[in-house]
Amino acid sequence: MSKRSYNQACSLAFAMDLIGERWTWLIVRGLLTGPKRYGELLEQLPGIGTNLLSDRMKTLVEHGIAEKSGKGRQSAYSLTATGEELRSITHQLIRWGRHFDTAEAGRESNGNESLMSMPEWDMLALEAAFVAEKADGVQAVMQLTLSGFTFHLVIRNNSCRAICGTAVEPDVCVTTDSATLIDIGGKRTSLETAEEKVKLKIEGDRSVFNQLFQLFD
Amino acid sequence: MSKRSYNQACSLAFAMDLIGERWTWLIVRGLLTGPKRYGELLEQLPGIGTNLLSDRMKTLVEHGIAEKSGKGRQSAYSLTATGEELRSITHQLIRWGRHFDTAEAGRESNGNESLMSMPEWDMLALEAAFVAEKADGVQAVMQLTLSGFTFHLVIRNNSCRAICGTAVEPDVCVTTDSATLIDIGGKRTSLETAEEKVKLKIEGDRSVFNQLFQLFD
DNA sequence: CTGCATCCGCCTCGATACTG
DNA sequence: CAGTATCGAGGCGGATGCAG
Repeated sequence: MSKRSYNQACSLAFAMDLIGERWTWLIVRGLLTGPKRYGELLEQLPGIGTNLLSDRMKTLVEHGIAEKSGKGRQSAYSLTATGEELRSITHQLIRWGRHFDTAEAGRESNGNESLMSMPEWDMLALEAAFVAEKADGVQAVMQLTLSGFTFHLVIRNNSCRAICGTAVEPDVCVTTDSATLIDIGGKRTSLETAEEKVKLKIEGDRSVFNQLFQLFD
Repeated sequence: MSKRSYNQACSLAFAMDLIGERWTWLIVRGLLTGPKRYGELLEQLPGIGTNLLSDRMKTLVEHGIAEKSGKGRQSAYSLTATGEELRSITHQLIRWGRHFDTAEAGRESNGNESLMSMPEWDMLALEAAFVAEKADGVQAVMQLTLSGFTFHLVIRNNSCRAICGTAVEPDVCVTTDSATLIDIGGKRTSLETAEEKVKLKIEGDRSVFNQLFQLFD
């Protein structure tokens, strides 16, 4: 009954009252890659209770962070303008979180761990890794297929936006998997090595790819 | 024994595993205004259990976000470089949280609520409200005293940093209280009205104050 | 079949008491 | 002052049930 609140006259406390609860920011992560149905959100949140997701969605809608599009069977949740404002903050938090993924990857290689992984999370990781300052005048569309999941990056006006599904006219298409992408991003594998091992395939304008590749870190 | 983790190969999940737990980001908020002793942190976190603060500090230290300076009686916690990286993110989150403080203020005016308030939180709120783009060439120090608590803002190089204690050579000194400051920031009270009601006092270079006042929103 | 509501065991949290 | 120990209450996680 009683929502647990910090009860502090502080904007940070207000923010944490809403998105600081367990799972909530990861729900927002799901919505940042496009509108999602209830069940689709569940898939991205292994371990969450169905009642908890329901509760969280209620408070997100109630506070104008998310909204329901359809009414009946085809209903889906999407972010409001206020919710969308969390995108850049989330990008920075993802960049900050990278301080720790090497440690976690180490834990993983210790063999005691099987972290779940989803291509949609890489969409946001790529948005976060995009360095806007390097992209002056660059305008291109790159389509990615990770472990069978396809999306594309739209790069223009010094911004990068990842969108689910295939692109209409991609300049270049890349096929690989999450692990390889992360290894390349973490400089543990070179692009060339990945291609040799047939872990990564590039189709389309290769020069565009090389240019775009430089825009991420 | 078992830390509750999302167990996801996602940098956002890594971040939330660390600072997404209850109270943790507010602990960081405390450290963002300077090193703090254990008891000082407790004061800023009404309702937290002492064991919980202890646990949180352990994980923050363990993951290189905070560190202990002294050993015995005079020990204090401060942020590491990794922890300090949360400053700008926290600023943005504070700005985002302002979407909701009007609603909460409304709840407050409904009379059913007494939100706790601390001047140190206003320090960060001011840092967050600072608009770097407006501050080209501005270099000044403004000392604030809110309800008896004194700190000062150092503005230079398009940045604003709030520091506890009195300033050495402040250009202007302001004396007021949190509520008045927030009302002025929220445009509910004008500067002139506040001065007339003797809720706010300005000493020193008034033109500097007027200039600096424009840098915040 | 999707979108939840209900129920229950468990673990975290919050408060108090206690120790170096 | 800086934590540790303990314990009741409640949010969380998982399974199940039900309605549109």
